[in-house]
Amino acid sequence: MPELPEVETMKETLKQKLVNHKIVGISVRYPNLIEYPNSQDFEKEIVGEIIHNLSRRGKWILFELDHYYLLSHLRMEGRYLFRSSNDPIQKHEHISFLLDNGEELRYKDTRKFGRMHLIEKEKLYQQKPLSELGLEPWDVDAKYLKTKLKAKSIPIKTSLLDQSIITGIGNIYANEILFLSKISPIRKSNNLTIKELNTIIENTRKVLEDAIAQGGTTIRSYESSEGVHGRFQQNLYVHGKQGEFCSICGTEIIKTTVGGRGTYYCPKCQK
DNA sequence: AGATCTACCCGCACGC
DNA sequence: TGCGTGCGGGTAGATC
Repeated sequence: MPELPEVETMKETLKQKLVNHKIVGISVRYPNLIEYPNSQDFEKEIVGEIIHNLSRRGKWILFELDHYYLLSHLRMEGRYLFRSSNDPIQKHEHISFLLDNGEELRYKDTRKFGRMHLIEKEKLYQQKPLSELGLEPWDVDAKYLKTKLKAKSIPIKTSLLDQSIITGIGNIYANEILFLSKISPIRKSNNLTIKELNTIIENTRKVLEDAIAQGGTTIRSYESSEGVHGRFQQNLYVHGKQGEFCSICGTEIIKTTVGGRGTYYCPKCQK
């Protein structure tokens, strides 16, 4: 389940192997993964493009090509693998990018939730999806958050997951950030003080930076593009721990639903 | 009109 | 063994 740290790790790994290589062929076996443009145009336009660089915005990986950016969102289970082009296509390998060195970059996604866009370079931030994104966690300050949240009566956890405010926080880390901040996930967004918002910002950076330093933390089947497994959920305090006891006060961790998402918290520590 | 909620896309894991 | 259900990021469309 890639969140920002896993995406960052994956991007860095891919960068080593892809920069300065040309895409000489492509096969899209599940067209619904291509969100924009239609998959025929996508295939036609991407062949012949050279990969100049890779970067990340929120949970999107950006492949900088000659005329376009290829944007890839892994959603729940997306990942990239390198195979020799004569290796048989295995289950859930939905897209193949044939490279000029004979290797094949394959996009694998068991649940087919991932999405790709091919965006003209000059329209990168004028067009969805990047036009909708808020700030990276490292660019956010309390004043910005206060402004964004002042008209929002929805739970703070829902706001943390809103990619148009801060981009890159997923459900696992939202639970962890609020635990470390000692703030209840169901507090109204517009009722938080500047001090509390600062605490949230600090903990957001801490949680994400720690996870990046570990090469990604995840619940299930993360592996980097070279097949290296991330360290598994070793630093989680509350996510997935209903029925276990708070490491600070010993109270039982509660699971509930907030904004349709599984939410875990300590009812005593988090006010 | 703007804020918020709901359904949808998917396949797997899990519990009965 | 089989069936039903929950999960979850982002967004389109419905509803408040």
